[in-house]
Formats: sequence, structure tokens, C-alpha cells
Amino acid sequence: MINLDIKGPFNLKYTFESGQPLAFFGDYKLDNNNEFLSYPTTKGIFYITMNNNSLSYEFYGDYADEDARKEIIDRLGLNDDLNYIYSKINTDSYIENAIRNLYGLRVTKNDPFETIVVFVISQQNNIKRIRKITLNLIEKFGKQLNIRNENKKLFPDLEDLRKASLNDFLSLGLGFRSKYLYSIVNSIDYDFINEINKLNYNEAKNRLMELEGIGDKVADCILLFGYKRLEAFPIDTWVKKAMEEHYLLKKANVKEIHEYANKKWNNLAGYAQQYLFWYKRNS
DNA sequence: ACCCAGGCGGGCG
DNA sequence: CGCCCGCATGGG
Repeated sequence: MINLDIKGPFNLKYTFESGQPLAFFGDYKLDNNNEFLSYPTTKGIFYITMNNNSLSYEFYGDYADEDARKEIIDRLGLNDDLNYIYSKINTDSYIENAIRNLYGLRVTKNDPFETIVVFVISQQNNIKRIRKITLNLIEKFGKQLNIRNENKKLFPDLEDLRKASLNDFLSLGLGFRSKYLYSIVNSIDYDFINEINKLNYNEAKNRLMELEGIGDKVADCILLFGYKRLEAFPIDTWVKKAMEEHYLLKKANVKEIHEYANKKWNNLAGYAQQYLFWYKRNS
């Protein structure tokens, strides 16, 4: 057991539940005053316990101690200065309500490849089914890791998913997204994934959108949750609805919405988006 | 039986 | 550009 400090407000439940990658392949339980989160990565499995805002963890797999620590800090957004972020995005009463209702929700930084996979699956889909399909992929293509005589599955990496056929994806429930995922895993490599880090936001988004099945919205999700580009502003049906009802007051195209959001919330539009999305979806 | 879900690609005007 | 359609699948 290793302990981690948390600065500022942090709500593990909201962070886990709010439609970010962990919601699609992690496990969360609340038992008395203890919260438990576990999740697989491509290299190991993490077990996190929260009690009275104190966080401890164990991990298994191919991680040096310091890398495991960094994995959790990134994954849960523990280094974000949430009070500063609130001061920048709390611009009006609507988002103020969202922040009050979701106080401590953090934008997570997930593994870029994992994020590409889950958000390609996410299109025209609902959260429950995204999760089911993602767990199917893990079960079928993830490497096995033995922990205390129990066999666990890791998140499949690029090579694991290259072993899949188009029919494999279809049989796991990906539907019309099967051809997208098949095309992507067979056309990118880890250089492609790492190069995104060196590009500015617009360049990175255009690069991602060259892939089949990645459009404006999915590219923004990958940039926000996989690369933690906080200027990314994914516009799905819920966010579009929130923007039209509370901000733009009329139909606007995605370009106008992006400009408006990044102007209003500076380079933290992605954080604002996550609060608007989850708040709108649950109201 | 319809409608929708963290959309995208392609075709048409 | 904007609009419309097909695309798989399961749940309300």
C-alpha cells in the first residue's frame, strides 16, 4: 500500500462515472466509507482505495514504482489545480450549478491508445454499451496477468488488437464501428501516437481526423482524455444541447461553438465541457 | 413499432 | 458549406 496526497477537491465517484475512459473499463465500488477503484492498463492492473479523502494504491504488472505513481496521478487528474480551474470556468450561473453538483470531478488523462479505442467505439452509442463492448475486447484480446492465483485480463495493446479480424469485432458487438477500429489498428503505430504530443491542438486534431472513423467529436475526446489538451471541446448531442439552450441561444455550427467555448473558458474549455456534459446528461 | 445513444463518411445541391 | 442518409446494436 502506497499513499498519495490529493490537492484540492476530488470526487472519485464523479470522476469515474462521468463518461470518461475509466467508466468504460474500470470497476468502482462504494462500501461504507470506503471507495474502491480498479482498472487494467496495457501493462498492469491498479487497485485504488479512498477513505476520508486519503488515497492509497497497489499495482501489479510491468511498472517501476515511480511510473505506477505517475500513472495514477495522471489517470485521476490529481495534479490539476482544481480551484484555479474553477476560478477560470465559473463564468455564469448555469456552469456554477454544474460545478456545485459535480464538485471535485476531474478530467482524467488516459493512455492515448486506450482512448482511441474506446472513443471510436463510443460513436452513436450509449455508455452502458460502450462499456460492454470494451470489456468484450479486453476479455477476448487482452493479455493475461496472474494475481494471487487469479487470472486477470489487461487492456489489449496495438499488437493484441492487430490479431483481430473484422468479424471478431463484429461478433463482439462493435457493429458499423468494426471497420473503423480494424482500419485504425492496422494503419497506425506507436510513432503516430507519440507524434501527436509534438503537434499543436489544430495540427493534432487534423492528424487524428485523417484516420477512418475519427471525426471532429471523437478527435476532441481523444485529445482531451488521452492527451489532456484542455482546449479540446468535444461536442456531442448533450453538449450541443447545453450550448444552444444556455449560451448560444440558437443553432450554431461546430466551428462557431468551438470558437465561442475557447473564448469564454480560455484554454480550459475541455474542463468546462466535462461539467456541462455530465450535468446536462443527468438533468 | 419507433426513437435514441459521448458520430462518421459519403453524396447531393 | 449545410443537409440527409445509411450504418449495427440494444434499451427505453
